[in-house]
Amino acid sequence: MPGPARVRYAPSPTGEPHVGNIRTALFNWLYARHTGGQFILRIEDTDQNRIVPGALDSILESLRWLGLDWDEGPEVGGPYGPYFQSQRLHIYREIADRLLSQDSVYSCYCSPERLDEMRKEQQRRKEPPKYDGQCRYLSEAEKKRGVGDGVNPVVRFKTPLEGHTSFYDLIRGEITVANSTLDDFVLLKSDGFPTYHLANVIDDHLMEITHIMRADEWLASTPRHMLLYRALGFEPPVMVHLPLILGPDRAKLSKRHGATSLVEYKENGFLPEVMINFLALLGWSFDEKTEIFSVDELIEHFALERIGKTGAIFNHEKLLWMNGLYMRERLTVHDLMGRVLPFLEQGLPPEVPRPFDGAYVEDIMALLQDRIKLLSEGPELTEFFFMDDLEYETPTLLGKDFDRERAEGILSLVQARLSDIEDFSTEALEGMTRRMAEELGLKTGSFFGLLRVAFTGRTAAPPLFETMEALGKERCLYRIERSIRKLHDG
RNA sequence: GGCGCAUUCGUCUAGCGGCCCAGGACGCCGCCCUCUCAAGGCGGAGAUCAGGGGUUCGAAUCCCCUAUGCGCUACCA
Repeated sequence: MPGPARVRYAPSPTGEPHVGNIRTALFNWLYARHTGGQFILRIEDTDQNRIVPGALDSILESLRWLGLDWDEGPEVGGPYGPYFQSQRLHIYREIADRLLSQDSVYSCYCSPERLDEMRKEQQRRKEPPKYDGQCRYLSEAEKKRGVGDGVNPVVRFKTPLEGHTSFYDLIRGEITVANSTLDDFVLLKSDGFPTYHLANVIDDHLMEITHIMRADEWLASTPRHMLLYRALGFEPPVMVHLPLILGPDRAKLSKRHGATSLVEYKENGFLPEVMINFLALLGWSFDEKTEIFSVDELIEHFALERIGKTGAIFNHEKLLWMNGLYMRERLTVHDLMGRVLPFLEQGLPPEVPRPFDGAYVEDIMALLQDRIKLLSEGPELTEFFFMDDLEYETPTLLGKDFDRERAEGILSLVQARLSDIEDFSTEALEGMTRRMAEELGLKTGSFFGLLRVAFTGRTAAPPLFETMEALGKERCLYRIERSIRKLHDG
């Protein structure tokens, strides 16, 4: 087993985290737990313009919902803090000064307008858009003038003009780019905040991160980071670039693709352990057949070597299947009830009295377990258990096999027999009704169908006798009485 | 445009030179079970392993080229 790793999840608080971000968090967390290392949460709030109020909360909430606990970071602190980059500005400033004194960087006074124009011109000429390095060669006098104009400069890195930069990525292997394809990227913005490149390299080093596990979209900027590590004299961590999660159009998954925020999955009634299981399988696999894993099993088996390299489309159908599977095979009836209850509170009509009868709800859950795929389906699937007066049309009750008179006669007989029996168990009920079917010369299909509508108001419901037992004698008699009246009164 | 990365059933994937005329899962279709709906069981269709060249006795697996897709190319991360 590999030694204890220090890994980090470093989101920026720009919105609700989507499944792609969270998959990255999950892989980092799994690796930390697998190796007995630390999982660090660092907030990359270096772009003042893009910070969204509440985003931090939804990040923390998402992680907590999944049970991805962090060893260092917001709320828990840690020996390498602060864990908000906006509180580490002095560190970046100091290191930038050091780079300045060793002539690795320079101040750039170019206006956004000039840069913009330059890029447009380059694009027009079909050239790669790159900073042209104008300020790299400023004389002392020109620098003074730049300062004198009151322009707040940015600090740019002096990318070597020649040579190549290589690094080894655990997933991709050796990667080499010519330095000439890189430009003098910005390290410190004019507002004094660092860019991702600077802050990341510094923090990962200072926080003693051993493995950088991040999405593949960062692969292209990694050579810049390697240049920085070298200039700073830092040893770079192990690089692990994770395959992207794609939308149905094979483009990088984004809000554009609809429900992608983890919070939405929670609200839609997915189980957190299902999200973990499913997300783990997006880009990672264990063997040729196993795909249902408990969190502990994932921690035990998770290995960097088994991370794939191709982007994966998020398959909602399979997620839904897995959610149903967990509910019927991995949850006890009692556990299921605990999960569904909040959705019932919220979704059942207001006329259903609260609080619900716990024993009754648990009986219902047993019948729901094989049928529910989303917790949010709870109210719709069980509503008829809670409503005294069912709403259904007479033709629904009659179906294809009965006319009013016949149905009324049958139901009256059932009513009479039902009020007589003591034992209201599934078995007794079934025995009784089957005997009746024979007695009346009815096919069980049509007879039970009639009763089903009378008791549930629906043509599709859980098994009839279990349903009757759960409802109990009193409710059943009330419902059958109503169905008879309905036929009688028209 | 430049640079980088990738390419196995519709989708997620297994496969790291012979066990593969390619295995599993979701979805789809059929049958069985059955009081409806589910669940479950069984079976089926579905991938000339992007295409073309090599290397090798032998390639999905190694090498080269092409095509396609994606990512990056900001004082965003």
